[in-house]
Parts: sequence; structure tokens; C-alpha cells
Amino acid sequence: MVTRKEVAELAHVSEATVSRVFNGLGPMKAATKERVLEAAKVLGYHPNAIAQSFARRRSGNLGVILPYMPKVHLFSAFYFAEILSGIGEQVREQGYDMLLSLLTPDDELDYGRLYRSQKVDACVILGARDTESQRNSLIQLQEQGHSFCLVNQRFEGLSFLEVDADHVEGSYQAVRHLLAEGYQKIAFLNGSPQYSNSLDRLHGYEKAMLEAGLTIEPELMFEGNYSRTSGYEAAAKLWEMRDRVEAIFAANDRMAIGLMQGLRERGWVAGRDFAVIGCDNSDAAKLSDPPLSSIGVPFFEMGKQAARAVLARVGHGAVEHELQVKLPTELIVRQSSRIGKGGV
Amino acid sequence: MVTRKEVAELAHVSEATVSRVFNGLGPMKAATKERVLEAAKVLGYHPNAIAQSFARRRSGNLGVILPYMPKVHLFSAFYFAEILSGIGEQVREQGYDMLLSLLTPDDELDYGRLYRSQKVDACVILGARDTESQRNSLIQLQEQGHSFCLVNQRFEGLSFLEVDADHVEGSYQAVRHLLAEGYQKIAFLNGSPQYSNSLDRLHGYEKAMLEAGLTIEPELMFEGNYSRTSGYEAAAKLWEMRDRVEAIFAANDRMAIGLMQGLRERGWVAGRDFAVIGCDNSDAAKLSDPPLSSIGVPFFEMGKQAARAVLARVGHGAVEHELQVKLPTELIVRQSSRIGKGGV
DNA sequence: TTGTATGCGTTATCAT
DNA sequence: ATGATAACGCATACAA
Repeated sequence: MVTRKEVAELAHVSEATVSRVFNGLGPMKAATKERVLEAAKVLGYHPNAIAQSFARRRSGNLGVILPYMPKVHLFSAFYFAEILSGIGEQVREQGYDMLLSLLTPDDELDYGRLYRSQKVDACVILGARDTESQRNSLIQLQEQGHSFCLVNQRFEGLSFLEVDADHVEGSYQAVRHLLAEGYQKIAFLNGSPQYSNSLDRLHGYEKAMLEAGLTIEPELMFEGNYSRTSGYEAAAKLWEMRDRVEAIFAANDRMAIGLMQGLRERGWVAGRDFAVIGCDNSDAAKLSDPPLSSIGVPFFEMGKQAARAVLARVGHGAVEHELQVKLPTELIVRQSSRIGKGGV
Repeated sequence: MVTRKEVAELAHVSEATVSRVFNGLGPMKAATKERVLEAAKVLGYHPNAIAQSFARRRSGNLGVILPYMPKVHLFSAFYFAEILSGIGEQVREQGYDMLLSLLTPDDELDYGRLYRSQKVDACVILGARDTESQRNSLIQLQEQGHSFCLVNQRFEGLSFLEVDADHVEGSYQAVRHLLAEGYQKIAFLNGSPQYSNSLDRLHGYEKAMLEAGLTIEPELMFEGNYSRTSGYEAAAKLWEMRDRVEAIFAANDRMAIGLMQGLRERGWVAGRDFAVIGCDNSDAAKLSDPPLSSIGVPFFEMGKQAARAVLARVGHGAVEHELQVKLPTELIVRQSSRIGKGGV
């Protein structure tokens, strides 16, 4: 390994000067800089990132924490891929690297390990849920002065750095769309209330229904776990009460697709016999038959902003970032909800 | 930050002894160990990972390199999610962390940056293609003595660490299945030959066709780019020659699904009017209508073995790993190919 | 079984 | 504009 020392010798300067050249610090003679750069090139010198981290007392790594579940995909792969790409784009711009950490439920209490070991300067946390234990872990993390930003999850009553999407508005638009298409008996298949976006979607649903002068029928409210299978299972229940249902709003695409599959097996075809809208506008929405109307969520941008926010916080006097940001969602109408019933 | 020194003082031992306790080295009195641990606990001491890396001259990070394409998904998200999880499971077992690096095409010539900066001890490379420039980059990397393992990509004529799946056999089984169902006019929608698995699939297709006494019709061979859209576009061409096609084997699920969508728009329904088999057995295969028969590829296991192989190589005299491993694939039959034409 | 001493490659402070 | 040098927190070879 070629070190700064060798470069300094070859360039006939001190080691400090070599560092200055590579860090662009202080005024210096162009000739000196040239000589150092030349020597470095000849020797093939590259600063040792670990030594730099050690000396600077920061790792240059942004931790990305995600729940780890062997061979299980509670969240769609799409969701993570988008967010990861967004984070990736941002860290690259700031010269950081991404340290990926898959946390099992057992580790949830140990969010702090990465920080304590100094492997990361800050973290972006994906897939968090509002449980007693996670709440406590995050509060503790905050008390210890560690910087983190949550993506797509809010914790009411607590003041964390959060980048979320406007799921209330998205759901509101989805249901408004169904209403405009002439549907009134609209069921709602939600996910676990441990996710703030589930609660948001419920609010959006309720708001649209009430505004339309309709009542919220408890028997039209279902809860799945965001998996295709849970949507498929909900189809059986919906089928039993098909005379009371014209349309369904599902809290994600996977459940919506499972739902369509289950109902199709019984001869009820989405976009013909009933309407469906999902959430996420994932690839699966385009791949399904019929193509699924969905609420688009800017996952890429959310990842990017989360990384930016949390790096700004640890950065050297960088721009201040609002504590909580909420990005807009977007209704994407496809065939699954397009036929309508004649409109209002 | 609490350091080893403070622990040593409180426990009335030397700093070296503290290190020994935390690294489980050498024989030591149980009482001493107890005292050190107690002191560490009282002070809240945690070894500084960066200082450790610095002293050990290894980072403890496994680099994971993936092609980066803003908002584009050439590979399915499923593919990466599975492999990443597999790598994650393995690194966790070995006490390593994953450093994610998204490389743009421009960076392809600079595979070495991560190594030179000492940020990683080894890399797993995903999504590599057999192009002139990538070949050269990898050869150079190898010459510089850097350890890496390729996943799902082989480079003929070169001797790299590679973990692949048996795509030849998978394709062979897929086509055999179609033949057994009574189809003989079997088209093949492949991906770019820059991917070794595309070539493998071609070989499997040819082998099965020739064994069945059939000829390879060049007009039945199509090339897409692994995207749904390219499958959708291929549907138009296939439709033109529908009298000469009974079944289609596609090199991934996304193209197969695009294909089904395109043909359905023309009234040709998969599993009824023609048969289709895809590859990857991704989530999309289960979500599509009809459910898509597919060749399952053990991406999770491939990621895991790749991480294992390359960490063994840099590890302290760990077990030797074969240079090239090839994991078995698996035919998953679903409705898209199930109807058959009455058998052979 | 434990202590001592050296080195790891930078950054950053203080001289000059 | 540049040089000298003290940290930084740990691993490890060698001594005791």
C-alpha cells in the first residue's frame, strides 16, 4: 500500500502538504500542487478511507436499516428498491457510502449498535412500525444524540426526522375517484395499524365517504397484512357480501391483486363486475390483469430526501431541513377502476 | 466516547488485557475477565469499529456492487431483493457489514475505487455484463489481487469466482415441459447475449428442441431486453406469425407477462390459446393472470454462497471454496402452460 | 497470565 | 505557503 509518506518524499514536500493538496485546503503554490499530484499518480497513491475516518472521527457511511425477514417479503421488493435507489443517489452526491443493515426483530432493541461502533454517522430507517418496543428504541436513540430519519412512517407525539407521503390525500383521491365513477358501496382493505400510512389511508377513506354523505360501514372494513395472500383471503369474505359491495380500495397493490385473483376465481372480474384501486403504483400494478389503478407514492424521492435530511443534520453546518416532510401522492387510473357505473 | 483506556483504568488492568477480553484471545483468569467486563459495562464501553479496522487493516465490510440506473428497472426488483437478502444473511453470520455501491456506467472502469480506499475487503458483483470494458475492468481487478465474486454471470475463458444457476438445465426443462404438453412450435424470447444466462437459456432451448427431433427456426427466435415493455412489443411480432406458434418460452417473467398482455389484447389468452413459460419465478409470476409457469432460480442462496465464497477467500485460512458453483433451478408449473394440447 | 511498546495513515494544530 | 508533530483507539509482537 502506498502512503502519503512516500508521496511526500517523491514530491519533496512534507506529508502535511500532501494532505492539503488532496483535501484542497489552504493557499498553495500551483507548482507544489502539481508536483504532489504527479508523484501521487506515479506511485498510484489513494488516500486510505479508513485512516481518514479514524482521524476525522466520522465514518462517511450512512446506515440504512431495514427489517430482515428470511425469505419473506412483507413489503414489496419494489418499495425497497425504489427507496434504496433514492438514498443511493443522494449519498453519492455527498460523497457518502451506504452501509446496509438487516435487523431481525431481536435486534430491534439494539438500533444503537451501528452508532456505538462508529460504523455510521447517521441512519435512514425503513419499515419501522409503531410498536411499544420500537418507540422506546427510537426515543432512546434520540436521547443518545444519534441522528436518524424515518421513511414512510410517523410516530405521533414524537418529534423525529420523518419523510412521509401524503397517504391521507392519496386515499381521499382514490375513493373520490370511485365515487365519481358511480360507486357508493366501497369496501376498504387496510393493512396493520402499526404502520402510520394504514391509519392515514383510513382517514382519507373516511373523509371521502363522509363528504359524499355516505356512512362508514364497519362490515366493509377489512384488515390484511399487505401480502397478496391476505388479499386473496379477503376475497372470500367479500364474496359472501357481494350484494353490498361495488368497489374496493386496498392499502397496497399486492393485496389488491390477491383480491382480484380471489374474486376472479368466483367469476367476479375487476373492471367489469367491480372496481379496485390499490396503493404504491408498483410494477405489479402494471403487470396485473386488468392493470390496476393505484396511488403512486414517490418512494425514490422519499429515500433521497431522507438521506439528505439526515446527512444535513450531521453535516458541518449544512442547510436546515424541516423535521417532517410529506410528499404528494398521485392517482393513476387504469382499467381496474375505469369502467364505472354511469357516474354521478 | 468511552475508550479502552478508561476501561483499563477502572478494571486495574492494561489496555492490552481489555483488548484480549473483547477479542477472546489468549488464556486469562476468569476473575480478570469478569472485572474488565464489569468495568466496560459500567462505563458503557463499545469498541470503536473504525479504530479496529484501522489497526487490523481490514474494514470488515463486504462491498455489494450493483448497476445503478435512475428510475429504471432493467432487473426485477425481486432479483436484487433476494440476492441482497442472501448476502445479508451470510455477512451477518460472519460479523461483516454490507457496503452498497451503485455504479453508473461511467464508473464501470473504476471497479477498484472501493478497494483502493480500503472501504471493503472484498466485493460481490451483481448485474455484470460481458462487455469489452467490463471484462477488462474485472481482469484488472483480479490482477491487482482484489477479491470478488460474480453472481449469475459467467465470463467464458476467464477464471473468476462465480456463483451461477443452471440456466441451461432450467431452460431445457421448460421446453421439455412444453413438448410434453403437446406443443411443438415453440418460440423463444431471449434477453441480451451480454448476460451469460441468456446464452445458457438458448442452449437449453436448443438442446430440448433438437432432442425432440425438431429444428430451430430462426424466425421463432426473438430478443428483448428483459423489460415488460420488450415482451409487450414482441407480442406484436408473434401475432403476425401466430399460425406458426403454439407456445413461447421467455427468458424472464417480466417479458413473459408483457407478452401475455400484448397477446391478450389481440384475443389470444395464455393457458388457453397458447402456452407461456417465464424465468425467475418472481412474485410477478404469481400475480399475473393466468399465473405464470416459470423457472425458479435460487437467488437468495446464490447471494449467500457468493458472500461466503468471497469472504472465505479473504478470510484467515478459511475453508476453500470452489471457483465456480452452479446451483440447480426448478420448474414451477402454473396455469399459463398447463392446458396442453393433448400430450405427445 | 498479564504488561509494555510500537505502529497503523490520516487530520489538524501550531510553528515558521 | 509549508513543515513538524501530537493525537486518534486499537491490535499485536514481545517481554516479563
